[in-house]
Amino acid sequence: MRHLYTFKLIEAVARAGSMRKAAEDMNLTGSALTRRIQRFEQEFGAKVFERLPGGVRLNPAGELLLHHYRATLSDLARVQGQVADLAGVRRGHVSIACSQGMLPYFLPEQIARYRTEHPGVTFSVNVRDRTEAEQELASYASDLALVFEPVYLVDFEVIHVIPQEVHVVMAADHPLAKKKEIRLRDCLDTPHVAPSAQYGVRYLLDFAARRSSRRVSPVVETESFELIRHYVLHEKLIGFQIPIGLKSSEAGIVHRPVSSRDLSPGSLILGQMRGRTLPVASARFAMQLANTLKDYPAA
Amino acid sequence: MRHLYTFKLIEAVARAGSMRKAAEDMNLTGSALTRRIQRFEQEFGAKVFERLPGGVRLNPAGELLLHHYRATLSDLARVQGQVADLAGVRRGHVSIACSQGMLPYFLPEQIARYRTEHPGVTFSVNVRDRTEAEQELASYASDLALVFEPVYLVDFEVIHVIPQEVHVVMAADHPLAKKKEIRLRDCLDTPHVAPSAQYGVRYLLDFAARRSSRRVSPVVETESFELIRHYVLHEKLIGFQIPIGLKSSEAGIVHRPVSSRDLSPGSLILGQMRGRTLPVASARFAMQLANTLKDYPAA
DNA sequence: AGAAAGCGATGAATTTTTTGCATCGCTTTG
DNA sequence: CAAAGCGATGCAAAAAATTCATCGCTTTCT
Repeated sequence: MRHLYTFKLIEAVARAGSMRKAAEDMNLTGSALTRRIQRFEQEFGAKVFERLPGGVRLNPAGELLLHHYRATLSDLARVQGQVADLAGVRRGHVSIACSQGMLPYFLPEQIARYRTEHPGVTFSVNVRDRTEAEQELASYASDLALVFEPVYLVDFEVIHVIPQEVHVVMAADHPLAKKKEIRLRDCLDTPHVAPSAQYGVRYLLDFAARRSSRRVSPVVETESFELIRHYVLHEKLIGFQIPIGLKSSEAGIVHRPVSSRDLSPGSLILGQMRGRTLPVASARFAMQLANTLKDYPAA
Repeated sequence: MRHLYTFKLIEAVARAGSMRKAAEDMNLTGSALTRRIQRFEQEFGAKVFERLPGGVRLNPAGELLLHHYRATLSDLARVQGQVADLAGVRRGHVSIACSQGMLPYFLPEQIARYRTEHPGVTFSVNVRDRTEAEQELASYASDLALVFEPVYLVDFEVIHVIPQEVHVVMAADHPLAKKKEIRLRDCLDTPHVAPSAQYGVRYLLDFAARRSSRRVSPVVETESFELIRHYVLHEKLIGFQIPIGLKSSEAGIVHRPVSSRDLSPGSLILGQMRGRTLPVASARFAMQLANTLKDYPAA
């Protein structure tokens, strides 16, 4: 929308850290950009950027302003969505930040299901760890977040929660696969692959291990759950994942819960930014997710 | 702010019901206005006005858009307030919708107190009955509402509540003035002046009277509490008001509570629009009001 | 019934605003 | 100590918004 062009420029300048660079990014001259921003600052009644030797940086007023811009943009998108809805068109866009566990099975299925009903709706899916996901909401970069064990932040409003036990993932012929559930000490005694520290699964493991004066000491430590899932096929060891990221039928791989005596379930949380009115499409998708999760096997 | 000019024009057109009239109001040609709105509608992706023979009217999309504009405007004002705050200037504007009872003593005192600390802050005070006050918040026309016995609506968020008993107002030499408190039946047996039906005081009176199969039958029925307060000096009868609108020392006038056996206290409520972040000045003023009310004689 | 007035829309001309170019003064970097 | 990069600014060119003069239409007054 053209009336927000100046804000868009301001955002570009903030990102580039320099007016000339931003100008190039936005396909205009440094001169034009400088003036636009000067004019705006005059009208706004306060400087938006600190002028440093070598570039510019948002000052606190600018931060506030940028936040206003993002909120405005988001609200406008919501209005446009509702208007399209009025016209019976049903289009829109849903952006979602999620943990890796949602990628292989859960989200593809959910998105596909939503899109059969509303083919006009497009999606963007961003993988973010539990800290990043919350910032993502706060900056209006994503409408929804679906994360395991988020670090509760002020701006996070919970839409739905389900418990998820940590599961052990291994090759079907692994000795531990015979058991129904697996004790934590057995996990720690067996060679294992574990996600790195920023992930909720690892956080729960570390916490539980510390309780029994043990330590998680992975053979391979990785940021990729996909790697974990595939690695257990190549070496006789175990990995960890939550059930929503697993399928019973995946070839050669089985998973068993870690005994709840050793490890209490974590929370998989669907949330949005506190107080925000979501665009129609996102709100509906959130409702679908909440409904699906409600009946989800706690497994 | 210039980037919202088109919205301002749209609002003017919606108000005037005609592009040419709105154009005159805003000091430009009908032609220019028509074009601006056409351009905007094209960019927005939907018509904003219904074209009728003899003028235009907002369509549902337009209503939504106008609401977005008002929300944006309000948020921008908040940002500007915060920025001014950053600069140590402390200016801003507080708009408040209130019941009549706040006008004679309470609000003047509160506003004056606030302005001694922050002389840069300006106020607008609108008198609204309890139904109107809530609409006023929803359309961003006022930041705060201070009303007696509001008809709870969805968008109303309570900041603070205090109970207020209904008091009888009369000349100092009225026979009933000798009592500490006054029974409802004595009120109804005496000639009385009462506020009209839309007011909370009357609502409570009607409700209580009905309980004892009596009726409020005023000699004078009025929308003005000021008239009530002054009328009791001219004829030997009684009026009603809540204590916040009264002073013990007003010349020739006394007030006594209606017995709480007959009439339970009503609620005086300070509120804002649900979920909205108020501008700094309004938020602070609301805090001052809440603090004052907290220690207010329930009397 | 017919004329007048009011409405929104549009083409062409004009005014205003925005942008680009050239260049300044300044600071950092190699 | 020169080169490169930064934001700011005067002036000319380009783009956008506004006005003026009309059109076609509907309602209202005579």
